[in-house]
Amino acid sequence: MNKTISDIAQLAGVAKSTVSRFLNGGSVSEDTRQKIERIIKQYNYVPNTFAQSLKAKKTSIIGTVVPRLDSFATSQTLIGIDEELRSNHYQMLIANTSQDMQREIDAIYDFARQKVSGIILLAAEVTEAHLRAVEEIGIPVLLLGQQHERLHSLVHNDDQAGYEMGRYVVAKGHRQIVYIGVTEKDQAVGIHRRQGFQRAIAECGECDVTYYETSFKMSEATVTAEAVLNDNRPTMIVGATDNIALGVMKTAFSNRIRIPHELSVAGFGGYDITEMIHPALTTVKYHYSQAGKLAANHMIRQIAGEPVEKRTVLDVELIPRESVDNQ
Amino acid sequence: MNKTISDIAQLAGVAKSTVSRFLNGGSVSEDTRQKIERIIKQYNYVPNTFAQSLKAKKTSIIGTVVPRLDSFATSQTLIGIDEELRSNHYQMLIANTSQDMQREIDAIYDFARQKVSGIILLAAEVTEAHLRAVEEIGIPVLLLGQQHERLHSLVHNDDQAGYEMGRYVVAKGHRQIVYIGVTEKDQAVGIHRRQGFQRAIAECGECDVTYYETSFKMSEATVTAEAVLNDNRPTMIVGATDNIALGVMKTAFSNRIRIPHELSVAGFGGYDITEMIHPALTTVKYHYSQAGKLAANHMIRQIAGEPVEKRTVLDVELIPRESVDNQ
DNA sequence: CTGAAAGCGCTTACAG
DNA sequence: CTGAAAGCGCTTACAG
Repeated sequence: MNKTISDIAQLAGVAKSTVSRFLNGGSVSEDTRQKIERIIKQYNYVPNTFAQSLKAKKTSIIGTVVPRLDSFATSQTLIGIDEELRSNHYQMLIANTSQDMQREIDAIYDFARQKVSGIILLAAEVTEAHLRAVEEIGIPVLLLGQQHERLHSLVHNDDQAGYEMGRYVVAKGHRQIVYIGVTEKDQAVGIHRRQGFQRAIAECGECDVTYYETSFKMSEATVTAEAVLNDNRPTMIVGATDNIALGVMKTAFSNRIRIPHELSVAGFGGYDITEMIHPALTTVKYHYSQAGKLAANHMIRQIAGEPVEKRTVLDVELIPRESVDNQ
Repeated sequence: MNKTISDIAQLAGVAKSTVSRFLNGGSVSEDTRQKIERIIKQYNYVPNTFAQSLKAKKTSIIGTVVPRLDSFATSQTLIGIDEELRSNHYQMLIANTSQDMQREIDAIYDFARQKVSGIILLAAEVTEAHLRAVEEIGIPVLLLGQQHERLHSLVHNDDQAGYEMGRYVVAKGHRQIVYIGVTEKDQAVGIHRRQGFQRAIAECGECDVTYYETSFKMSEATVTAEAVLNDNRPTMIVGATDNIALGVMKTAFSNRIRIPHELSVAGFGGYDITEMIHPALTTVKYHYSQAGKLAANHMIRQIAGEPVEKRTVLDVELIPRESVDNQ
């Protein structure tokens, strides 16, 4: 049913190598061009991808490894990657690892075996196993959201994010502050974001911050927040992500603590939902979809053999809203 | 660098057809099995997917067409599909169409060209062009979230969802009601969900409902809600999705209308966020990830030639929370 | 500009 | 149980 290049060649009365040349933009005479074009149109011929890949030993596919699918950050990033890839005739293949690091490693090898042209890796943590995989496969890999000296990477300016938030909180007059962070294994969020914040606090002099650690889940954040409010009576709680901040708000509500009058709350991310809720959440906006686009763009350029910055940093943007009050 | 089946055959001292047979579970003598196994282990041999697919003319890939990536429903559904597929050694390929119908059609043909074994289609609207594409490609297609007599489908019980919500609203004493729905082109949400609701209202006798239409975007829902509150002073607004309900809440907050005391609000979907906000949103929970799993399961069975129900309906579940008050 | 031939890495009858 | 051969649908030097 599906025509092959031989069929087309025969129908057009030329050799299949000629058809192939035509297909790949090689030079053919005006005359044969027309003949071939007509037949291809007529039979709606499309080349078999496998046969092409088998010869070429590569594909127009970029693999993307994501830790989870149900997160605002991931969705937006994927949308950006997909758009940029699509407009450059690349395809995006997604491997979801459900936060399972072994699956992350497996995904890298799987992609290699499928001969993807490049891999964009959204990993929370970069281990030796990751590095080894990347080296073994010999395919361009771009780390997105984290950085590592041995890898090409594109990151959001987490230090700036933390710092701006810190400055803002201090300027609003808060002195008793709680910062609910995440594991240091996630360097971007767990370390850089927090360190930026700490730097601003250090400049304050009279500010007092207590640090807690929780996971990325809203539900766990509510539990941590409960503990915080038992220990402590801060005027301000900063969550290392919007989800954490949302969890804090939830806990405040259930304890009848009014936001922002009795407690100010802020987060990081700039998720859409943060401006829909009441009070609207003060946050630092990350440009996820732009990051995705840029990542795809770098990857394409790298594949084409063009020089690409080893490390790119994207600016972030503080968005003051209703959830932080003057103190 | 990468070994081929010929290399392995040579190293093991057998013919490549023997290696192939071994690889595909054909019978080989204990002796050769050991030899081959050793070499494969030693060189970490993995068969080339393209060569396999070129011969087999098919793959272990299921294509999934989604209208958007940044929606709770889509994410959860994809997670379900992915899990089920993975545990059956299938891979999921995602095509995001950004709500562009032409891209939906294109995606179907693209998938066919890549010889996916099946396609799971999450479309809001099924047109003649969709049906034609499905017939032309001759690959199993499963419609998820919508139904159509000419296609295999798996749907949530939208009628039940609407009906239960209607009953609940009536039972809570509401008589002046606004229902903000979506286009009828989306039969599941635009028609069935609303009709279930209408049925419950009709049983009420003394209830008055005004219908409005908006899009799936939260931001547009806020605008529609603004219009609603200008026209009308309902005691209850039901949004056809949680996002719409969230938009309504946003508008109520900005107009200093207290929920639920002055206005009750409810939605459909059961998004995670609905229980984090304050007041927590009354909604009907849809089992998206289970739907994804089931869809993948049906697809796999259909590919295996097993008989599969033409149409499957998943139950939904009303979750009363704080956003609806007695009237 | 054009065509015959070899080859990409696998699988599948077919003999033995 | 095992192997030689043909073929899947393309591309790529190489001649002409």
